[in-house]
Amino acid sequence: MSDAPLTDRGQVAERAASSAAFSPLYQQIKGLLLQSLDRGDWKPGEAIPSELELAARFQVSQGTVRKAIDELAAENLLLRRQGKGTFVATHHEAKVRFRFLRLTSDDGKQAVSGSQILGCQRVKAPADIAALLELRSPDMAVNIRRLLSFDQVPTILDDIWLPAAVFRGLTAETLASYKGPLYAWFESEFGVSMVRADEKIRAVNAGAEAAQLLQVEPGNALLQVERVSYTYGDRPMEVRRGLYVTERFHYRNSLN
Amino acid sequence: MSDAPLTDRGQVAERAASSAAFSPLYQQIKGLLLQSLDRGDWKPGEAIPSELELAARFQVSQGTVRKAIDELAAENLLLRRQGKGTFVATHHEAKVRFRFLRLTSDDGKQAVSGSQILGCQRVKAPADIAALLELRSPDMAVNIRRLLSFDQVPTILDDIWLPAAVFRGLTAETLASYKGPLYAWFESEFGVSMVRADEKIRAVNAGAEAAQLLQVEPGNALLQVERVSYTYGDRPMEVRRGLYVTERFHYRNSLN
DNA sequence: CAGTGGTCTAGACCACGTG
DNA sequence: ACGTGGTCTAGACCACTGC
Repeated sequence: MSDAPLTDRGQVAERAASSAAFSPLYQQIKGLLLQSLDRGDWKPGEAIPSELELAARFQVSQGTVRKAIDELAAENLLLRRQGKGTFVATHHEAKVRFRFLRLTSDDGKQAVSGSQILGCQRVKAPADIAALLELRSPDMAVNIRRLLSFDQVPTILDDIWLPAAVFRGLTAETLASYKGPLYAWFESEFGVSMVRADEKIRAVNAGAEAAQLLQVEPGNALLQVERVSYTYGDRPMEVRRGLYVTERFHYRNSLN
Repeated sequence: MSDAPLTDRGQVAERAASSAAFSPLYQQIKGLLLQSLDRGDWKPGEAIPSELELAARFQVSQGTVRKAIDELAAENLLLRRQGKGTFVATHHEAKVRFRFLRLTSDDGKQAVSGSQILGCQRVKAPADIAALLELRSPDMAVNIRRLLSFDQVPTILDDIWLPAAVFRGLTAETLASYKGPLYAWFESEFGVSMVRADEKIRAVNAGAEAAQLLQVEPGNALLQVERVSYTYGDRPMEVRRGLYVTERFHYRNSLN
């Protein structure tokens, strides 16, 4: 079977080694690559095997592998670099950060100047959080509250929920000792790669506590962003509720 | 030159008929297709010539045309339909609307129930609007104000600015007589296809006038969305400032 | 049935990065 | 010089649409 002439192979399916569904060959290859990414065969930042090697491994042409990789690159799971290879996307890069941090200074230039941890504890997941994280009701969750400042000005108040079963060893101490983007930390410390997120945005009036922490008047309009982040395979791994001060900052978006 | 054997053609450039820069052949083809779209050679909703015909016309292989079309389809300028052909994207479709209307009911189901025109006049473009529309300061602009309702509830207050030179014949009357999405009307009536938009989002407290029109308390938090929409060639064609009531609706976004 | 886009292959050559 | 991804071609066949 696997030695049949290539030109009149007739049906496409069942060439690739393992499982995978029907559909185009390159989709099956894409599925296999996704499995490898999910399993951690190749770590974030590392190069995956070359197109020719993958083609040999899967017994398909380079063009077919190429199309599979093209799609994964378009989804920002892989990163192609001509002459060097194809790499697993990582949050340990400036570029990637701005895909997930959409709040921008009105005058263009800024950077996070500080992150203050307000709290970090393991609690039984509330019903709404459990539903979003696809947990069973009695499961535990890690709840982090923090305050981000831009140019020393408190700007983002985050309330973050994570499945405790996955984020073992996450404590206030280990968290406080880490500097840099949370998602980069999740990646290297817990093997969780955030790949995609959905956000729901509203405007709300600041309550007493938020107003105090963000140093605005109670009742001031704040941007509320509820985010659910997903790893490979669309598995939700984080729920984040943020309150943004949008006096000198705005949430930028592009509609294509 | 144009009859040289294809296999050792050596350099890529200068094969396609007219101008276009260097770079890959398929990028040049893409440029030519964009010109045709911009010129209106093919109208929104119409089919463009088949891949084979375009390949013959440009003296390249079908694969090269294919790659050019792939990119245009990825940018939502073209729409491929297997077995039928490739079509110019149009706002006269349900799908496309939701690319630009990101406000969604919390319970998923809703539709615009009404659009009330509050004003429509030609005025000298204010400096900030002129800058965004890339007009010279003395140029005229059309200013439309309208109120959109969802399920009979006033929800969006829009302040829209258009370059008057392009939107000739746009009056309160012609505007009022049209039902349906504005962008669909712009397309068929003024030959302006909106292809892309950038948005800046903030939370603001409702002023007296907005509060009255949107039937909320003054000071209530509203979502403010400032949008600049572009046609082919990244030419800005609309500035829109919207105030959204986000009590039972939210702005949805996906981060990839 | 003919025509369209969709998939797959094989092979040549280019452009880039590194040793 | 070599290996990587990037471009281009040519040709076969599949899948869908509509006459």
